[in-house]
Amino acid sequence: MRTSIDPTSDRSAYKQIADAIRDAVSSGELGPGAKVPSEAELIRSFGVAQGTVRNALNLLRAEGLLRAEHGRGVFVRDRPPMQRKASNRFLRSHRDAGKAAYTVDAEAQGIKHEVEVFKVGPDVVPDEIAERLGVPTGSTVLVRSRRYLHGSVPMEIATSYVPWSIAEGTPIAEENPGPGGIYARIEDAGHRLARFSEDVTARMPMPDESKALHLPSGTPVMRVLRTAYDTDDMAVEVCDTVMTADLFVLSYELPAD
Amino acid sequence: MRTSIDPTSDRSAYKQIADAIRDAVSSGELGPGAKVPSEAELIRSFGVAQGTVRNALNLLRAEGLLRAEHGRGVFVRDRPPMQRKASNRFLRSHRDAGKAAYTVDAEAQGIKHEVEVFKVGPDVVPDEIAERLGVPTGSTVLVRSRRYLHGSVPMEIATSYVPWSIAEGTPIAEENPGPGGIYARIEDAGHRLARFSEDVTARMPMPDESKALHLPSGTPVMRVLRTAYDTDDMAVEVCDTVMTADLFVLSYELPAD
DNA sequence: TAGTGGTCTAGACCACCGC
DNA sequence: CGGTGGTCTAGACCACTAG
Repeated sequence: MRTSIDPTSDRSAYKQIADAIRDAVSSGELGPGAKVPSEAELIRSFGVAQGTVRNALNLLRAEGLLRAEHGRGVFVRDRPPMQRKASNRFLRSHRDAGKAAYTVDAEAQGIKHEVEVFKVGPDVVPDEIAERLGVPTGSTVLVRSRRYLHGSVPMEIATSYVPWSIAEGTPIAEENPGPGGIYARIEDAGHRLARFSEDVTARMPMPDESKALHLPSGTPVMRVLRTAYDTDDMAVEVCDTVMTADLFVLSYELPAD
Repeated sequence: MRTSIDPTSDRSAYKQIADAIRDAVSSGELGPGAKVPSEAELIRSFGVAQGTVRNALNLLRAEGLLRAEHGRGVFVRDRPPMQRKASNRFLRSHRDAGKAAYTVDAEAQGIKHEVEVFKVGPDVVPDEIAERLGVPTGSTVLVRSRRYLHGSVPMEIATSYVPWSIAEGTPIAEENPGPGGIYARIEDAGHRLARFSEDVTARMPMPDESKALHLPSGTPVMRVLRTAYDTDDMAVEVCDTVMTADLFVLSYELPAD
């Protein structure tokens, strides 16, 4: 790894240090999980103050390249194996087999998962959801909020909204809706599902999401806002999912005509 | 806006300052585009050193909440209107009408765009692409690399890979492939397109992407890796697209059975 | 030129980790 | 306990923007 700064360069010292570390990572000199030289070492080898070294390390952490562990050191992030979310995970055949959507993907990859329910019950619908659900703003919907974990690693937080007129008094409003998940129960309630629409965006996490997903800094989230429509083209559910971006790849199949 | 620090709190001073600013934004006290108090003002009102104020501002910039302009001030980021990418943008009917995929989405929203071609020509295939394209690693493919802009705002960079055996001597290898884009020319070459597969991921940008897309810090990118298959289920093209996350929403329609 | 953010230093103290 | 990262200060100088 380079250990000198070019004072004639118009690139600032901390960026030059960041470049040197970044190069060491991409050249393989520092592999995934490897320990980056300590601040003290970098101070010595580059001959700069602590603040300058910290600026460099902070930059690389914001890029998602490094991860710091207080008292242990700074390490090269190792990308975890990604979980695939296939676009066929809502097929009726899976529901008929008693599998909820998350289960379909997780099982396909031999991954065990746990679900942690935050809340299941009626509440006022958020404006953004009301619009998609086609219900009046301020009306009541069933809210199902939960978190999915893989072992102790939080993978995603998901909140479903179902019109109260559909959910009231059905297993949809129960904590455990039974085999096939709530989509199976929505069909039991007489709404045969016809199609789903997913809107995918990505952004940096809100502070609360950062906490709930145990996100290291420099990790964005993907957000999937899914609307389920029945055969009458009525929106029967909206699901708002926020997931750790570097744990998932969303996979979609598109027809050519 | 709060202007005091609770010294008894175990939350560090710079995080408390960041909280105060974040709260002022979410309460509407600081609207989109509003100027955040200058460093000097924050130093005075909170009674801390410059480094502490900078830590707070850097945190909020990494979150994508603020944007700094050297010599002018720090401002609340205003989210630009998003461009929608619909999953029907590859339909043959659009191609028959002479429209390339990017054009379909942009026109649907009344957006003018420019295309800047970086390179069109044969090159060695990257390993990751070779795998998807089903060609030997190290073999030659046609590489089409370009950038899409909306006015002076770079929206996405896209690189297409087509097996050289398909592209050689055809308009696919020309800078301007003609109406309907290269998909129309691939069909002209006898490969009728059957389906597309898109893998969506999100991450923080690489330094070169950051430059090419004029990304402010704290803005992630979405990456779409799309493979086009013909009716013989042969991969005929892979397109690697990296786009500014906060400029797009990817929209997909999924059937229920 | 005054005000702004950007960089850097030298030094201090704290909190966490592992031996 | 020594080594690590995390926070903070006080002060300096630079680079950019706008009047």
